[in-house]
Amino acid sequence: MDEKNYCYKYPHPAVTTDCVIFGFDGMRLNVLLIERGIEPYKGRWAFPGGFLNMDETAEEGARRELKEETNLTAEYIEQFHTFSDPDRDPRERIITIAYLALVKLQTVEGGDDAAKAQWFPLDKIPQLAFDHDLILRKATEHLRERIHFQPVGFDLLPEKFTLKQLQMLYEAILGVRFDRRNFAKKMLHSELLTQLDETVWPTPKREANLFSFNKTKYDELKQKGFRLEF
Amino acid sequence: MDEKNYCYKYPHPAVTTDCVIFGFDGMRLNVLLIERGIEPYKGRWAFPGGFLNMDETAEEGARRELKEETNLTAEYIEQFHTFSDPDRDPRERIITIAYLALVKLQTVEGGDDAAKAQWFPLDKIPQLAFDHDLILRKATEHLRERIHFQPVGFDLLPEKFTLKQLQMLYEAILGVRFDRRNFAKKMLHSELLTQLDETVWPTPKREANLFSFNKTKYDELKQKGFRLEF
DNA sequence: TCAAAAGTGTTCTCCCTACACCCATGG
DNA sequence: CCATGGGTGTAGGGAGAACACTTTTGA
Repeated sequence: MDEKNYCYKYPHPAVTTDCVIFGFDGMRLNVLLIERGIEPYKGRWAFPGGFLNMDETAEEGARRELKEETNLTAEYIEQFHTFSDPDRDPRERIITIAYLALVKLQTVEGGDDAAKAQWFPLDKIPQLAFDHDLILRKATEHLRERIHFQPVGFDLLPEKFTLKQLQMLYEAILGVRFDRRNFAKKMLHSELLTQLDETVWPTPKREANLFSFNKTKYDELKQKGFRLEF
Repeated sequence: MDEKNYCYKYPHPAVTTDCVIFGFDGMRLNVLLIERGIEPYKGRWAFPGGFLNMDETAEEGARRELKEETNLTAEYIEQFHTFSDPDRDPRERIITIAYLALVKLQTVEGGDDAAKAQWFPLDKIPQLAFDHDLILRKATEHLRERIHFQPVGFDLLPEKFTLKQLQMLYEAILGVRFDRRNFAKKMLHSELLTQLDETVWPTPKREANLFSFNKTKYDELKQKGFRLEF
């Protein structure tokens, strides 16, 4: 049972995938962490992930682990960096291919493996296992850069959202504040939004228009080559 | 001699690094390729690269291979994607961590291993080994995105260059044409250039001012958060 | 004297920015 | 009636885009 049946002429590192999963709660960016049930780093929080199967691509592996450990479906998934420090895992040399995933946060959480999964706001991250703090830093940087070229923000929002929600998301990702009126003007002018006939009462004060993301228009604009600046 | 001494409980993929090396010849972007001397794909062209040692990070491995196979020193090196298709190498499962390197093209070529190395303009790339055509496509895309945030172009030029050279480089990378006057105005206004007292005769027609990249100013501006748009 | 390359300035337009008022509602 | 949040318009400034003339030199 402890046999080692896979032999090579030269040493091979192990390869895993890890998923940094972002969700937006309406106010802040959150990441989904899983409490490790086994050593090393038992009891610490870590990103969902695991060993890559020999017959799957890294992205397939990342999606599989995401599904197995959190039961979430990602709106968006993208490889962003591979971490290869020889000592990043105490067991053996493990290289991890890290993915960034965006999900609509209201979808349920909780994985098949009964592992404890929990959302943490970005400014209240507990101590993480392995080099996952480094991975998180790289992931947030990457997300920040991404949003300049691609309207990834919409993957973090529900299908229907208010301008205020959209603005708070952009502010959370970029760490800046926008003028309410200018933000609305720019967004509406971009034609990426479809104004719906529906409204909601986000506060007890006054109803607000709902919008949805116009993917058709986005694909059309992307074809022509455009950038949404912030 | 054919023994397999490195054994694991679970199968492990092999891991390599590959370097897509860009150089600029004054007119066009070029990439450095090496002719493979062994099977598989013997005789085809490929990026320099090789197996990762167990005690080095991927970036160290990439730099080592770069040095061994081409004897070049990169001005800039950055990991951009990891390729993991299970069938991308016919020998065994090999995952490759790919790097983008920028060098000043006039530095000599030719590696230690006596392998044939040669610059190819981007529009005259021969048939490549493995999935290296895919890797090249990803690399050029990445370079194009990078240049929006970072003045990486300067790493591709000699220390002293003319505005015309700089413009041709940007045009080559982005695949667009700029108005000569507007390009000069924007570049000079950015304060990233230092005008030197020297001039050259790039053509037999008239002398041109030489410039150098003002790295101090760049770091200063980056601190304050700025973007050079194109 | 002509062709080719380098240097330079102006105008127009558009977008981003700063900023203020009105409306609807619940307490 | 007032506090809160949502919706909308305008004036000013700055940067990019379009565009032309002059100078230098070799042929």
